[in-house]
Amino acid sequence: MIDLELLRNNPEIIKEEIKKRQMKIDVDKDIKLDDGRRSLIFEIDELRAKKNEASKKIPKLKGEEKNKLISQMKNLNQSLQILEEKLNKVEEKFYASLANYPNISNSSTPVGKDENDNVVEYFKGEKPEFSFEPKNHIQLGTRLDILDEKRAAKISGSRFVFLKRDAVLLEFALVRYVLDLLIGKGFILMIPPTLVKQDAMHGTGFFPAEKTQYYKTELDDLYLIGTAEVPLCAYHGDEFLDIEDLPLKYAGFSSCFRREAGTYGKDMGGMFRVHQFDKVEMFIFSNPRNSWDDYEYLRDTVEEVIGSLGIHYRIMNMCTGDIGNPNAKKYDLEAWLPGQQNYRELASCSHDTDYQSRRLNIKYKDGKKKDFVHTMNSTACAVGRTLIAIYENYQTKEGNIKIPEALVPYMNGKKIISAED
RNA sequence: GGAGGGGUGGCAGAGUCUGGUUGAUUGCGGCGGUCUUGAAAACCGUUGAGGGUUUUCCUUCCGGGGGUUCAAAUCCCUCCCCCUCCGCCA
Repeated sequence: MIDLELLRNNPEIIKEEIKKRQMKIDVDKDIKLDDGRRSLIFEIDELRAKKNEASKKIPKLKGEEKNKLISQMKNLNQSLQILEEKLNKVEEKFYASLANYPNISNSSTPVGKDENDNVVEYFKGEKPEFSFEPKNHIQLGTRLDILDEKRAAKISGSRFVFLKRDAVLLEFALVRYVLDLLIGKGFILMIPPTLVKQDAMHGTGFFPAEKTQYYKTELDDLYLIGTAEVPLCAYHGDEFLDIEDLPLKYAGFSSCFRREAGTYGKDMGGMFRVHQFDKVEMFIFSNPRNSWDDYEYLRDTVEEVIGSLGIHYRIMNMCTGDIGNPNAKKYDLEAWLPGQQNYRELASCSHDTDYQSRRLNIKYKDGKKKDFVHTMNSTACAVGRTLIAIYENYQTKEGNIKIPEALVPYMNGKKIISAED
């Protein structure tokens, strides 16, 4: 949700933003809707004031006078009803249109059309060198019998996998490692519901969306989350947060479900792009005054997670044409995958300013001042993709997989996954 | 799934039967003040959120939605949520 004051006073800023994002929205039409809406509210309020006044008089009156006023009020109610119906229609239109408005991007977000205009900020770590042709994670996982996509396809269709044997232990090791790291930084741990109501999807900016974009349960109007961002953000919906508690940092572990509509043929096979995966997601409620510092801290944190696993990556500053509606800014962390000889998205770190907090009504009080908090989120560890990065970066000539040093204690001292086990 | 009870301002808790200066008594908490070297206690005052207008007022909100009525926290319908008991169950 955008600020209505901005729409009224600086519509050119919004129009400019829409252009930057390659979107098409008729802003002037919505300004007219808002004007109409406000004059209706004014008329309605006046009638209601009359009505309230009469309601105080009526019990004191008697006989003819009383009946006269009552019948006057009956008439007034008819005009009131007509106006209210009008207002309802206008508001419905107005807010439905407003729901499609993007956030205002930060000045540091590069303006661009699509993913080709994203900007490489910097590289971290070293590409591993192999004296042999590195395998991809599917070859490695299948050989070691820790990944089974064929049977997953039999049971559930394409884009599902079974994690098996040491892959399961490695997932839990990874998750526990990451949780420990985040506990140390004061994050509050969560396991949120993975089924949520429409309001939560809408409030976080995932709705409105095409029906093909998400999973929905048949009987209960509940939606499967694509990320823990949704329940973590909606967690404080309709609340005032104590300014002393900001920044309020959560880390949520959940399964994530994505239909991946429109990606047919892309990244087929393996577990890079699957309908279901597990993820530790960080979510921060922030004081707007410090939120851009908190955001860099958030980026530092995901870099620490991936960096400490010894994976080479680069940080991308995503352009206006490639960030989501709620995002004012977004970094992607792209890890080097030797099996693909390419950098691929492992994590995503977004600053949504007050876009979500407006929709979900999450505020803080600073003395007498009331304002919306800022929200931001970042992947801490998308387990499937991180496993891919580990498999491919830590493979040996024989096709075994070494365990990253940081995870060894979490694997009961095990240092390598090999076929001989 | 069956039976019953309940959702009121930051919290607790009246008001609902018997509709009308009740946006709502009271207590706690919060804020301001008096007192005090300071604090506590005591006392006094103040204290919900949204919208429109704009500094003055108006309006909406007692779980959500709908209805009855000149008038609804209060009556009716419906949905949601919570609690207790029974059944079932990881």
